[in-house]
Amino acid sequence: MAIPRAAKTQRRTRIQEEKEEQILEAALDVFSVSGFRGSTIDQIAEVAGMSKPNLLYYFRTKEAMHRALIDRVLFTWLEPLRAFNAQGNPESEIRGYIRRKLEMARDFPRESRLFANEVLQGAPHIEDELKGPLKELVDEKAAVIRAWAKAGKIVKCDPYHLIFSIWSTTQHYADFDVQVRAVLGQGQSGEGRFEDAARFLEQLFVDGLSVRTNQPAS
Amino acid sequence: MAIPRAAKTQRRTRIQEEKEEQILEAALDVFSVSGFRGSTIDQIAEVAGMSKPNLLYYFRTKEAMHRALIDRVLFTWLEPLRAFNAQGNPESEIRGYIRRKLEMARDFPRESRLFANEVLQGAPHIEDELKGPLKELVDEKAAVIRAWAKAGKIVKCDPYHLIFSIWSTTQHYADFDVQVRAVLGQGQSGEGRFEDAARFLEQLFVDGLSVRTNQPAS
DNA sequence: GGATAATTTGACCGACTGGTAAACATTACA
DNA sequence: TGTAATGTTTACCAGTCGGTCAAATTATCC
Repeated sequence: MAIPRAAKTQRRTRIQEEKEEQILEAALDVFSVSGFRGSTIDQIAEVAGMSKPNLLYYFRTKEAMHRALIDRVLFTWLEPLRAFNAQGNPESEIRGYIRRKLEMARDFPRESRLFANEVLQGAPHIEDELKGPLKELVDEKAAVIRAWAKAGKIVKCDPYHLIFSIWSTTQHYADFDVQVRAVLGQGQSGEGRFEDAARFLEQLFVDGLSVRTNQPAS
Repeated sequence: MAIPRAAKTQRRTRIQEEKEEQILEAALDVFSVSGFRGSTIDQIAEVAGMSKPNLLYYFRTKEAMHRALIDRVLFTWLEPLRAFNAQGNPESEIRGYIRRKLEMARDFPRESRLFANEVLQGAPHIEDELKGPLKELVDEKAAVIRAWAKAGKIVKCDPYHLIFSIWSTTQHYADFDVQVRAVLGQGQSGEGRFEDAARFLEQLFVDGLSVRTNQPAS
């Protein structure tokens, strides 16, 4: 008799490892495009190349699949913000943060859209994560930024809205990819747009945040 | 015998006017939260306070409802960009654009989310609008910005990515509202966050785009 | 190789989906 | 006021939804 995966005390078998991986990969494909409500187990099963009951053997409900996916992706997703270093130089820290976030938008667009879909639809499944771990991390980094501003290393500004603006500008290239491509047209459709975006955003934020003092004329 | 609305040649009756309005209002509520696939006619019918077949009397399919909604909202949504004036002063034009976009995010968050959902899910219903009217409008305004840069009125930068960054930062407050609230916490949950955002964003973009020359020390 | 546990699937269920048919109710207008 | 057009609803349909079940198949270990 089959043992539902939650009940077992022993280690996961090789097959379990592989299949769960396969399923979550397919689930990411589907959920990231259609959101939770708009996705069906059948779609995921087809992408995963296995039967629906087989999926439900590894994850008892659609919700469990979604949950597992969110849990797995959330930690990685916050990595760039976590790497934000209080001891570092403000300009290079902000530059680095923008660059890392843009790289993630380029390399993991599905993950970005998964969260975007979820938050857009009212975050019914991740409210706790937003109000808990996420808020704490942002509070911590906001304090760092505020200290920099107080020390005159960057211009005085609201650190929360600064973080929001870095999130939104960078994730835009993953979440609104179709729109970006449509507006840029065929020519700029290669990966070059990420380099252009990086150049623009680094300039915007560095110049926009540096303290204005006597500078050589441009 | 009932005449499906598309077939009639005469003017719309008062009832048609009212009911279609009512339905689109409800449809906006539902589509903006769950996207096209995730929304059901039953949900819309319940919000609209009428029976499902009654909705289908006015709009023959779910798709027609969505289409009508998009068409109605798109024009309004592009208004701020259209108002962008080549003859104006660059700083005040950019400031004004940010302010207007933020006001729309505050006053019409459902409209913003409707588009966000649609684009996020690959824009299957509005691809033509993106590649056509939207691209043309952006191209036109990008040329204006490029001319400003060439004339030394603002710093040299990629006008497309500038527009993207204004879109993303402002719409963020509508589309990711739950997340913004969660991170800001209870205290900042009032409408004050829009004023804070406006202050931050205007500062960021104005300072980030102004040409660096000798300035008084801060 | 055989017993046992783990994995996979086809058939199925009740609820819901987008949409239809036709009867019924209401309105506009002569 | 009558009647034809317009508007509304109940009952329904075929297909899909998330999920179950039991039987069949495969891997594991002695």
